[in-house]
Amino acid sequence: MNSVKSASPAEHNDGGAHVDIVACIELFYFAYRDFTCDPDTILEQYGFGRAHHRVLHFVHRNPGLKVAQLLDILKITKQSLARVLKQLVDEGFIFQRAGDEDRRERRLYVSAKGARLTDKLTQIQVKRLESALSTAGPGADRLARQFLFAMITDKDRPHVEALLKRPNGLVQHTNAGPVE
Amino acid sequence: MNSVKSASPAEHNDGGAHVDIVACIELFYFAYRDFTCDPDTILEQYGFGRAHHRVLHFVHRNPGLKVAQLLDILKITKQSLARVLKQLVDEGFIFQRAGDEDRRERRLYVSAKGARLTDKLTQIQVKRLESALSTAGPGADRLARQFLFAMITDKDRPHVEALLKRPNGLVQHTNAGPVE
DNA sequence: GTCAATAAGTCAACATGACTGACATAACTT
DNA sequence: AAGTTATGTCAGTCATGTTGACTTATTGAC
Repeated sequence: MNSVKSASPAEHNDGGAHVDIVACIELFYFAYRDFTCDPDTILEQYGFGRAHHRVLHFVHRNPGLKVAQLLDILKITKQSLARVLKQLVDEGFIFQRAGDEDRRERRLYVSAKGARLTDKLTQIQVKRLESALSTAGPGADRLARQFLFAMITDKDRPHVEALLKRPNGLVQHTNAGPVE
Repeated sequence: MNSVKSASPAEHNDGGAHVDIVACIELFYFAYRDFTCDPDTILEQYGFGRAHHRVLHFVHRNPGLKVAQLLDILKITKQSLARVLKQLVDEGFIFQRAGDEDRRERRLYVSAKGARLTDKLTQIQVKRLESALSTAGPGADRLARQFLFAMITDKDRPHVEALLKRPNGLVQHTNAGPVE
């Protein structure tokens, strides 16, 4: 891997772009596909899909998350969220509790059952990432984070940065109770 | 960015995984989402979606591609491909020509119109990638390729490597005619 | 030359996860 | 009391993936 040179110096049906960058486009596609396929296999056994995974993940990492905040993170509509969230609540993976300052809010928490599933999903993705990062060599983890962060649209970066910085800390009025 | 440390040394609802790796999981999700959103906007104007983009891209990069090969690259079913491919052919973005050694084959080529659209889509993604890679610092491009390549499932890597190595070269019996 | 295998296309039916727009309910704010 | 906000819900649509079965044209082997 790594050099992917070509006989003719510049372009191959790439509209003038450098071949290596075009390789990145394809690699990104294949990498993301394989990145998501491990969890998909597990979720299938629960009758869940990728959408459930995302909800479980962000609620797990940000206990007491408000529905509105989750919508903002996932950038989907209320209706899209409602379906998967209802399933997760009905089947006891996530529970809701009214905010104690504002009782209109439905703070979201994973149950012990939800935590177990999410951890399982996280671990399998961590495994792939760790293996990839160690293959890529020393310093790859720091550089990968920088690269991926820089791929995010400028105006969303502060938002994402805040989200990463405070697992547990996104919530303002921490009424984070015990997980079940 | 870049360090994303936490007060307590090890875990935050991550099932024991290191926080930085969990950050990578989220970054990968956000990065891929933004990576695909630029083309999506353009494709919308043509009444196309992401599926059309993939077909256009791989046909453009591998003129004379056989339908079976495309199915193998995309890992989707004949039926899923049929819908988008038919649209692309009907609207003159892609044309088919019977293989001259085996006339059962329908070799795929982008038309000039298809090439223009694909180049536009590629350029916008190249732009984002170049900017991200330069932000991430020197050597980022090589490391990003290595990292992304290592994220791909082992058994698929040779396949992907071959695909990257030969834009134009995937086809065995090169009867690659002029693009319209 | 006949026949099985292959490449591709097609039909019908279905699932998931996104979307829109409108409306309902409860609780907070003024 | 009235308006705003947070959430939930109803009804319908769309894109993209799935399965299984069947057709057609062509190739290659016997």
